[in-house]
Amino acid sequence: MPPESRTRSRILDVAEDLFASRGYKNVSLRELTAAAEANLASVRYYFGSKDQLLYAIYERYCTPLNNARLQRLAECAPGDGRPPMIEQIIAAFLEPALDVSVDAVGGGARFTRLRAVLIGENLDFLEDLIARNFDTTSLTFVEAIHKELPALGSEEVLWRFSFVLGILHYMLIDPNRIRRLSRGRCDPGDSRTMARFLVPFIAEGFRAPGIDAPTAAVAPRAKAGRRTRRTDKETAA
Amino acid sequence: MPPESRTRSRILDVAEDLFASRGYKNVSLRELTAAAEANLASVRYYFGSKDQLLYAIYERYCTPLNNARLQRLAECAPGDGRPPMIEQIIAAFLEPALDVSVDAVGGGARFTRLRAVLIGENLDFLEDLIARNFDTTSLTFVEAIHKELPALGSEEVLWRFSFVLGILHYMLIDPNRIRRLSRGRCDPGDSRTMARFLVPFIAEGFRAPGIDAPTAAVAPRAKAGRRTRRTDKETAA
DNA sequence: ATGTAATTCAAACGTTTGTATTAATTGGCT
DNA sequence: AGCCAATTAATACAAACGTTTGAATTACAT
Repeated sequence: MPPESRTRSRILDVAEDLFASRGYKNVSLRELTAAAEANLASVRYYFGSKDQLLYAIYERYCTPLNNARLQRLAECAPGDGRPPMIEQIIAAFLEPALDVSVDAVGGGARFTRLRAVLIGENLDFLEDLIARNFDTTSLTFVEAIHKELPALGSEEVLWRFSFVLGILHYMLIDPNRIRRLSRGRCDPGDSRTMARFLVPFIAEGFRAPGIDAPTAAVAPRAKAGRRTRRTDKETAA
Repeated sequence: MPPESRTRSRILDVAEDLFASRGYKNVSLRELTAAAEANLASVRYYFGSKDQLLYAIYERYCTPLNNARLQRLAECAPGDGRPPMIEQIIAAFLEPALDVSVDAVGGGARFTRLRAVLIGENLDFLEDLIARNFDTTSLTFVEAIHKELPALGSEEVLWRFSFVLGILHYMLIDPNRIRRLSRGRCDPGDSRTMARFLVPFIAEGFRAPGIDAPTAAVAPRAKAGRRTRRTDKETAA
């Protein structure tokens, strides 16, 4: 398996692009190699099989993304001029993914969309890969969030974090959907624009009282004066 | 094209099940008809083609779902014993979808998951169908939410509503993912359980101040302030 | 019972798929 | 030049795909 080659990386780029836009099984190796101006057999030569090609694509950007997220998380700190910690943590998780997918600059522009598409395909040989490379760093963020919102049950934090994954997933599958849904009124713009809409919504959602509302619902957050009243209403519903 | 038949509805059920769990292109008609204990040619006989079979599946539950949503929306009203309007509206949108997908009771248990999977497949002949049957009722909900949160820009409401679509989409693709991600600590349970976690998070997210914060946003929002927190909601309700 | 329509069935069609094999070509070394 | 390894190209292959066909079977009128 030769490690470096011009056509190898061309195949990698094209495959990433095609798989991301139309899924894995829906893209044939003939179409793929034709688009990459490579021979049909070159996939086998460089990667061994179509499956292993997908493996190579996946791992090309998965670890860099996770590293970027963890570095951003490490830079989070409370301070006077800065946003609240929750906002910082959420941004640390979202923006690396948005940067690489919404902004069409880097070579990995379509990778995060690829992962989003693959999730829906239920490819048996990918379940482990996604779980391993993804959920470990996710749990790090879950813990960071929970430390900021100790009044929340850990179960509730996990639920809400999975909601965040859902939002991100949906945005990455098709960043332009918001434009169609809004009949052109909303523009996804660049990753900064998207994050500016995402972060306040998510951060405020995290600050909602938990359904198992521990009695300390008054303490951790100032300005939450009427929160207890709303809580009884909700548990009643 | 015969309208009614025992095998026809069996094909419809099995196809809905298989497409939902593994996507459209990944399921062959041979496997499908075998599982439905029908002949290979029966798909052509009853539906014309594989594509038209998917059409039939899609429309079998799309309009009932939208009708249930709109009816629930019509039942929303402010009142002393009831949750705030935003919570009611969010629940009116989410629960019909969760009912039919998470609870494995009705025949359409897997339909909403099917739609979620199909979105990632970029099937050219489905783009219009999804847009037509789905976005119209969505916009009705957007307007209802905006009426409750008039301080928010309409652009911001649309953004946040698309976040809701993302969360729902993600939950429906694989309701059990939360169990794996949480290493077994979270249980999706039934649709009511899920909605109890979803609604507070989303409702509170909607109440976050907009980034274009029209009222009382004197200073630039370096701290992502929540000055106007929920005053808007109280004046509206 | 008989005839007609509705339905099911087995078999095959032509394509396209991923994979495999073998030959042609290229790019450095000595 | 000549040679060897790396790479690309061309072709073949079996399997699986959606589709089509026409006969066999069933259901149901009269």
